[in-house]
Amino acid sequence: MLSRDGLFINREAMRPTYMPDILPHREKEINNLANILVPALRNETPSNVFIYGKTGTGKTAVTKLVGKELLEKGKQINKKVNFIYINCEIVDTHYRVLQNIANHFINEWSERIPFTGWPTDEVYSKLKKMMEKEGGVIVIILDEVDKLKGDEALYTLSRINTELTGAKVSIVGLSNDLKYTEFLDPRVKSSLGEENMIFPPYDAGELQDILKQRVEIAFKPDSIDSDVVPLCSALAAQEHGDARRALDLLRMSAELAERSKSPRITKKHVRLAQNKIEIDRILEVIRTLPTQSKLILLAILLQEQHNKKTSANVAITTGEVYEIYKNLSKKARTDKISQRRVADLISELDMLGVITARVISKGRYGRTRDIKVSSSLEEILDILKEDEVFEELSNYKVQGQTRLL
DNA sequence: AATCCACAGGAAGATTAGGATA
DNA sequence: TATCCTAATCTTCCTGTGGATT
Repeated sequence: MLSRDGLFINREAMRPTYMPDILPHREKEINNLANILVPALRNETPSNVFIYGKTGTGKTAVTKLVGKELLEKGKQINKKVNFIYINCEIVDTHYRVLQNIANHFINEWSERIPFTGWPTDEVYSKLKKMMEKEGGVIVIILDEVDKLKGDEALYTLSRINTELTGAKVSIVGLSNDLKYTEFLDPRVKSSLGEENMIFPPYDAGELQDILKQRVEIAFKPDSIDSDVVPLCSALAAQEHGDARRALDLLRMSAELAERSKSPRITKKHVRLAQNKIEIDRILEVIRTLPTQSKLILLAILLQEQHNKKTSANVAITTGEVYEIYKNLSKKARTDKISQRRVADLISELDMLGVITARVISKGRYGRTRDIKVSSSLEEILDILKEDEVFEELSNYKVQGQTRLL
């Protein structure tokens, strides 16, 4: 496998973490943001900025790019600029945000702030001291701010300027939730919302340009059919114009092509990749399902398997599922849920795309849901078996079948 | 046209998890 | 650590209903 030459020159270029120097179709946004932040190079405090945009619209990439250039320029003209990037999905509490910022200024004279133990205001005053010592302008990027728990962190940061003399802080918040600020403390809202930017989703054409750029870096010349890039972009554009999706799709296609020893990436591989991504998504969803939902899903699977064996092509109904579910939960010794609730969970599974559940009427014989499993039984069963609750059930399968027979 | 099945799905109240607060 | 609070989950009880059968 190692010696076989593949299609890639630079696999990294297809990964979402890869940061190209040029971001197609984001020139306007880059300029805007640069304009807002450029006072930092004149030792003035830039306005705080809030940036909205769906996932994969380039928020993070644009901010990081502008930040990088800001740093470089600052070095050139000898102005002190700090640029701190924090992902609030990982660093999600008041304390940890302050701690993270403070640890950015670590050097020989300062002690590191432990990840737990100190009172929050202690960290805060330490942080202030560090900032005073550092001086200059400090730009703090808070990616995924909406994941932040509570708004004390934002409040603290927004008023930190009033307590600093030697340094200046400016905050850039990134969020994919347009309504996020509505729920914020009004004081925070007004101080952070000085400037607002909205990143629109990419359309198919723009996605194409992005993909083309990466294709040139990532793949050997002539290893990709000309209609592959348009197809990937079109598919991704249908789904919210997410550039990350488009890249994932293309990368997966390439990997599938490589695995099948094909010399070129073709439309066929894109279709396969799309399929695989969808299945992976569903399996991931199933893996993180709550136990009750898993039990219900298992009940559906067992019934479907049974139906297949007896080649009876009848619809699975809510009532049947509930009967099997009751038995399963008795075996697994989990507490059981009312039929009403099970009905809700079934429609939830439907919304997640794991099963399809259509409401049908069987006339005299009532109204129910027609339940089908959307992808392969075995793969789902394998995932379900990972749950420890199902160990109890490993032999139930047989009994369940016989009961049904 | 009337009937009636087997459940859908709404409303309201009870219970619970887990995070905030004292 | 105990207690309080809130949002999510779940139950109970309910009314509504598409269409095969009568």
